Amino acid sequence: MAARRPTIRDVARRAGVSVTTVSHTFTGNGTVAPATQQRVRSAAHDLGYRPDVIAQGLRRNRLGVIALVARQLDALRPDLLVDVDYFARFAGAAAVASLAEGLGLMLVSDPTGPRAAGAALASDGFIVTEPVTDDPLVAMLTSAGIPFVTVGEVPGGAPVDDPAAAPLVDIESGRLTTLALDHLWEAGARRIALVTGTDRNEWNLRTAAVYRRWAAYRRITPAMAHVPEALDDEGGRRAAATLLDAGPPPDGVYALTSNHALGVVSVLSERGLRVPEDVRIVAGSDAESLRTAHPAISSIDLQPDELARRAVEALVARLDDRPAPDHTGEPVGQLVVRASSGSA
Amino acid sequence: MAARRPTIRDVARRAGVSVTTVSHTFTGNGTVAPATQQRVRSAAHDLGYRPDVIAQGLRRNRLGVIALVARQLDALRPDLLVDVDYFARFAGAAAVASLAEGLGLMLVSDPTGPRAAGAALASDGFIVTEPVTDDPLVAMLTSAGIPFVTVGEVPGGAPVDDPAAAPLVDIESGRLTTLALDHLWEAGARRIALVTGTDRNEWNLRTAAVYRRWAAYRRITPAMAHVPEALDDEGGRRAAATLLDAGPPPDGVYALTSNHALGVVSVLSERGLRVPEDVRIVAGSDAESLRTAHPAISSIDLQPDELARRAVEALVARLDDRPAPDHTGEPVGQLVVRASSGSA
DNA sequence: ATGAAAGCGCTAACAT
DNA sequence: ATGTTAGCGCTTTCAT
Repeated sequence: MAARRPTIRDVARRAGVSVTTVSHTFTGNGTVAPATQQRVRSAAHDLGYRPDVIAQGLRRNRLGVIALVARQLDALRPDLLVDVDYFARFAGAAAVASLAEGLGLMLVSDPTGPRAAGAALASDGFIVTEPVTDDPLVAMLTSAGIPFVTVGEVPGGAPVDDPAAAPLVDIESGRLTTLALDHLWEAGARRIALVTGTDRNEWNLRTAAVYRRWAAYRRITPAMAHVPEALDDEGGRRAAATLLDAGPPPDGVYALTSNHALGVVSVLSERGLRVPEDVRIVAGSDAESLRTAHPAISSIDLQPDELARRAVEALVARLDDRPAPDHTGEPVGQLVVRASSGSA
Repeated sequence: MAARRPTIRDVARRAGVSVTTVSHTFTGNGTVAPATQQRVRSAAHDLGYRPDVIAQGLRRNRLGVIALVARQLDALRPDLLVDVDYFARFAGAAAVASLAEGLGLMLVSDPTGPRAAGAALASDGFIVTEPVTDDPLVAMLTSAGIPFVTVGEVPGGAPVDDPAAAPLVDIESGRLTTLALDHLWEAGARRIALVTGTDRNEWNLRTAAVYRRWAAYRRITPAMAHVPEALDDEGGRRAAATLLDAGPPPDGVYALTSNHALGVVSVLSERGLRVPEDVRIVAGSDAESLRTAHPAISSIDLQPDELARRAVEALVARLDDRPAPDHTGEPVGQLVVRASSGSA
């Protein structure tokens, strides 16, 4: 059935021109008379011709595909996808933004491993969301000279000599941490604890650092618990237990992962502490489940859609050798106040 | 900086063999003496050589990428991503499964449109989740002879002459609908209403059909409300209002979309109806937010991970011209009973 | 304004 | 077991 796809040569023959002319009318290179263009286009249309992206890719050394490496995507336990909302919104928006640029968006777990899918490496560029300390992927991309953009900075990364070499979408952990903590403070909390995940990414590390400084500034005693992201609510439960057993109960908790926040809330209520009357809670990442929880839980909405759009935009700029657009002064990420920290 | 990538020729020269030998050692075609293989491999290693996937693709007419078309991905409003949990779990698992097969997974909204990203069409095959009535994409793929797999059947599609031509991952709407309705019935509900979305896909259409038959069989009066998926909880609220205003209040509701179920619950409680005492609820799609809702809401877990794995498996089989594996007798999708329909 | 021809990096006949 | 060579479909000098 599937008759061989028409090639550029078929079109040329049918239009009575050379392949060069066909190529030119489609790429916009060279100059071809409007009348000829018309002929070529209609010939192409009749034949149902579409330029072969792979052949183009071979010549131009550009495939038209960018890869998204999401650290939430664990190759070993895909069913354990952490932070579903963030991942979905980010991936969805990134796909749409890429498509709008005429690029495909490939989902990749981590091409560093031995079984790296060949196609993964064929991408024109990479978006790495939440790179971790000494990220091997970042090292690989850097040494291979493959363009990439990270969402959140590479913690402890050697200071980049050329900042333009590795554009970065700022996730503004510092500002957002302060935002969340100040909000808890203003709501009356004075013993504010922090619950983070254990991935060594900017979000966890910087938040902890800023929290310490903030605590010193406010003259409160810092209390932290770190639990693996993948433990979900159970992780939050453990963190809450740890905090409660460690000393006087906190009257405010900032839990970075949405599921941790949910776990914290359940332990609190089991122990007879009311939210928000006794303890105010803010989660560091927004999710559907927070909105519909009882009480609804306040959170930092990282606006993954916007982050994804910026990441694609920055990567495309880099691919085109243009400077990345500057978003200074356009903060991303916002506090969403819900019942868990609202006026009691 | 980026020195030109080494090519197969560089490796051949360095190993003192022909390009054919290099090609053969990597593809496994032909026969190459083990000793030679060794030489080739180490030469390749020294040079940091990786076969160029694009060039391979050009020759083999296979890129090593499959495309995922998710209907939840609306190009116009990516921030309005519907059914986040399903999308994320499906896409995540599909990506991991593809990668395991050495294939990349490209996210695509709908390559049918005019601004179709070229790369999208370059994929070796497509996975279409939840095709709709007379799906234009399915028509396009069929006529272009591009391999694809649908998750859920194409409603009202002309009966396919060759069933092997368009493999299908069965989402088992019939069985799951009966499962949910029987569960409500056994929990004591007798006026059971149905809330569906308005997308014209198998899930909505078949569920409604099975519901009607089931109602006839149980001799209850069917009561249905259809609201757009994208309206989220607000849609559920409208549906609930419609149902409550239409006659005697239902004592059981099966709401296909998780957010609709949440909306239904909130309207019920606003009107003084208790869940599950007065009305029992089951949602037709599982989500984090249902698990953590109060009361927690029962649901049909469609097991998107498993569906995705099967879809990839079927597509890969098709690409290799093997028959698709048969999963008859291995039901997918299960009822998760939570407080909203548990014993009162 | 148009065309001829040389590859892009690789694979697959077809020798040897 | 290894090598020669002709393309895959396209872009791109370089002529004309």
